[in-house]
Amino acid sequence: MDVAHLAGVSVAAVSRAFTPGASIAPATKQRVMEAAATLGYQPNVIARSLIQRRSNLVGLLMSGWNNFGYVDVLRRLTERLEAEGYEVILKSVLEPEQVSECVRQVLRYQVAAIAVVSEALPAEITAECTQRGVPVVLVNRIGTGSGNSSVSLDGVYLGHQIADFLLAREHRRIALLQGRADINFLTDAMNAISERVAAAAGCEIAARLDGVLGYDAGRRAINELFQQDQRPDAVFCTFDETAIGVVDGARFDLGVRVPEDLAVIGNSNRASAAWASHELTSVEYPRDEVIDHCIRILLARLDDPELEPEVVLIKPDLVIRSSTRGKPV
Amino acid sequence: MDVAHLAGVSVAAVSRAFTPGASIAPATKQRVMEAAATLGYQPNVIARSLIQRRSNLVGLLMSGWNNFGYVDVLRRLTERLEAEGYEVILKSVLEPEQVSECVRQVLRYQVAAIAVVSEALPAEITAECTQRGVPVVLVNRIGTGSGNSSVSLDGVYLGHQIADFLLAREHRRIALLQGRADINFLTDAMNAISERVAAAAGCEIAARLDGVLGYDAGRRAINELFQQDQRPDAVFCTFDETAIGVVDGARFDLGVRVPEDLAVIGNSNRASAAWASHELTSVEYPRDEVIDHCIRILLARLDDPELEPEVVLIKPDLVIRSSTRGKPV
DNA sequence: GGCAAGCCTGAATACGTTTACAATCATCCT
DNA sequence: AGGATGATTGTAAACGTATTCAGGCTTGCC
Repeated sequence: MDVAHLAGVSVAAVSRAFTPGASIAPATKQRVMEAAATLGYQPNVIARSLIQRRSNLVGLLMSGWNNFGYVDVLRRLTERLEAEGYEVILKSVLEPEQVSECVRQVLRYQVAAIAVVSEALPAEITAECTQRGVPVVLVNRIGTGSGNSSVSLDGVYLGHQIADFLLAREHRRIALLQGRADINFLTDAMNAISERVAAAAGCEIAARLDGVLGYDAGRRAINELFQQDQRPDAVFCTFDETAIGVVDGARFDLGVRVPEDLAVIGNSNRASAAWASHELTSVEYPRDEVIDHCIRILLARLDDPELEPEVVLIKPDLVIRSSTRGKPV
Repeated sequence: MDVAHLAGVSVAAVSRAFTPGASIAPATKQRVMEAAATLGYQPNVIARSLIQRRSNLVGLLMSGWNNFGYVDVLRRLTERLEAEGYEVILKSVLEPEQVSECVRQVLRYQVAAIAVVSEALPAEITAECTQRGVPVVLVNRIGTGSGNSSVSLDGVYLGHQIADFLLAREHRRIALLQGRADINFLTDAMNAISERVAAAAGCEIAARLDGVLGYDAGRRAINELFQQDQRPDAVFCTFDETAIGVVDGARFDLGVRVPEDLAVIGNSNRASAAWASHELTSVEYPRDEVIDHCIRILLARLDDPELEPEVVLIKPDLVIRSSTRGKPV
């Protein structure tokens, strides 16, 4: 190598100069560093990974980009991993069927670990990762029974929180607008709400729709519900944008007052939920906590590959604002 | 290698089996593939990169994550690069001073190209990339004179559009709220507005503030402007969130009507700008066009490293909604 | 049958590191 | 002085793949 030649040392010395804690004389190290600087040399991490049979890369598979404020999750996850000395290989998962192919792709880069946001993993892929000793963590998917670690929210708890909140305020006809059916903790939440509402005297689920995702969809949905005389007096949406669409639909299209005539609850507490124009009651999405668990789970398994999968369920809080009535009646 | 042994062939044959277009008999290829499948073998891209002296990785450096709807830029850029056979190595640039270090980090991975979103590059780093033949493209920074290709918006054009729009509607006291001073095309836009407004009889810039970024900041800013009797009759904000904060501040805190008493214009036309609650006039951020240019510039230079840097300036359109008065008077 | 022309294949080398091992050297102690 | 100790250093062998080269095989043609 040129640097070794210019510094008048062996390649091994160059390697040691760039390896923290290696046995090298300060003077030699400096000579190497100067030679490297004049030649614009950067160590080839690729070659290092090859011989160490493991890279400092972590595969990050993203799906459902626009949900839950995943930008922040992506950003923080990246920053935390960088702080731990890893680099992120980012992949966008377009279709659920592609997730296996994506995992295989990043495995080819000898990634040290894999994080999957908003997708589940087929069993055979989980097996391949396990066999190679590559730890995997799923975010916003529950890994129970799949052999994967996961960090998600407690859907049943969430459902009970919402049902109790609405029932305590004497709402009797509750509509549920779900965005994506494949986010299992949200389905859990929907079911939990349904059960508890059905058990309350005089209360019912006015409607339960799937595939209602985004502002326009929410606005359209509330219009349709009111046209069909299935008028609910409360709506829970699995995404804030949908909920805001519902509020605007009620106010601007139907002349229905929020929260007097219709209570609206969103989910994930995006920044826009706090805006004065909507003051949307929502469910806090504990991004920091989710990320902390992710990092902890991955690092622990990089340290000890034999650890069992860990399933974390976080209990989220309701953030109460004025799109719902103030006090329990 | 195990796979070669199981298939009863040489390692070279395995390599050829996984190299599209290589000279290998169909039967042999199939035997190799079957052996690979049973062993769960994936080719080691790291080793391939080593020998080919170039990886299929592209460094993607992100800054200002929450501005301009960069999520979509990040996502689409990733997807386009994947479609071209590249993988993305993502880095978060926390401070402008870190950008050099980030570039060096990704260079160690022998990246084929680098895209930098929302940061400029110091000259010496540009030189290092050029020397290595690694093409670079800056997004939302103008590369003129720096030796970098770049894709950005035409700030002067943008400024003139806005100034002309407001002046034609007889606004006379215009306030400018800038988020980050380091986005050079926005500074260009601000200057262009100032010039043109100053040149118009009876018109003036009522205020020009920097560091006003986000909903809360916008809401606070409009309150302060009105308290200090620097009342503007029109505000241009460099970010939609800020503009929405201004609208809400005007309506809910000051009782000022939008657009009758105060016209508000945002920038980058996020989804929330279209919501019925605000109907914010904004500047379209041409994401697809920006990304198309990025990809085109990088691919062209991967093909021919000798190409000169190219500076693209896109002229953005105004999206007119009801946070500004309808017709020119 | 003999020959040329292709197609496949394996052996060997290279890619830029890390690391075990051995060798060198200075230092210090007895 | 002589040996032991420890710090530094170089040598050489890996890591898993791509690729050149030469040789073996098949095929088709005269």
